[in-house]
Amino acid sequence: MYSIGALSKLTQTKVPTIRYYETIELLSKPERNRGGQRVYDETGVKRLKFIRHMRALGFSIENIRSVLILSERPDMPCDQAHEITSLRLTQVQAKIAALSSLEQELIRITKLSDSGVLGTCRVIESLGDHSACLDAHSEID
Amino acid sequence: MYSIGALSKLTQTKVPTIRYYETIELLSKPERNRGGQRVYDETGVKRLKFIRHMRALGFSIENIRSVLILSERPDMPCDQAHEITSLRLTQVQAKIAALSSLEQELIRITKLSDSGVLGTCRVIESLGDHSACLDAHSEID
DNA sequence: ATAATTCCTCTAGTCACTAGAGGTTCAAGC
DNA sequence: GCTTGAACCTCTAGTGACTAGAGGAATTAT
Repeated sequence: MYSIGALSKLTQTKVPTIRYYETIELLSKPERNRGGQRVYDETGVKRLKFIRHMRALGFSIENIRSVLILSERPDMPCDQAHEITSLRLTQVQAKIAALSSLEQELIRITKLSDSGVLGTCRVIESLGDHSACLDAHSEID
Repeated sequence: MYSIGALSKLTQTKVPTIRYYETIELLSKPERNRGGQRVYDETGVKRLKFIRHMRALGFSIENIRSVLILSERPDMPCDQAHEITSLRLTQVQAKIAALSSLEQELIRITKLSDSGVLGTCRVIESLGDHSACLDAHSEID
């Protein structure tokens, strides 16, 4: 049996986040002790670890909700879980590509002042000049 | 002279976003016509393009605000702009690294069902099992 | 018994927008 | 000049995934 603080430490999740997951019904309401404080068991720990791992993989809360519902069904329809996962993989790969092009441009921009050009600030100039980009990086982060 | 809609098209920025930038004072208040509608000139276009490019590079509004203030000073302190830029580069590179490790794990997980294991769903199992990860990917997106 | 820590609920704030309601102004065609 | 429809206006509230703070009750340690 764990208090919310103990669960927090076990799962590296901040206490308010655990309560937040409860309000959005991602975690079910735990038992309470006589004083009204939350008490968790192993099932709760497991479920929160699951959620946190999926969040660390960048899945949205709604994705996690879907997978949790799937995982509770006795027949476990793996196809759908696989679909969600490979969709996420595609997203991640797209993001890596976007960030890499962004990285290239930032390298180009930072080099402007490394080369020690005196006088006018080429960094600021370059930050405003999208036409100098090789790529149409539009995605943010 | 441009209406807000014309500016929107020129800069690929949604109209409410332009008005939002005005309320947070990232854009200065433009002139108005007799009817009270916003009218922009070339300076406004240039400034918004600057902002959008920096946003596309993933800089925060506060970063952009700093750089805009720097760029308006006659002496243009390039050092600070360079610092902001290389800090961002470091962030981007860290994010690429995190996403790459994440990509590896997602590939591993999706392969579980590609290999056609029957019965229990290994995808769901694996999504919940952080201990199977080679890396401590904690960053999200 | 007292003090420190942890817990409780509730509300509001974060970031960078985005959406909608309800109304006004403008440009084009007749 | 009149009508229609698009584009404009302000204002408020919603998004996602938390995070922070107020004000108070319960638990744990000394």
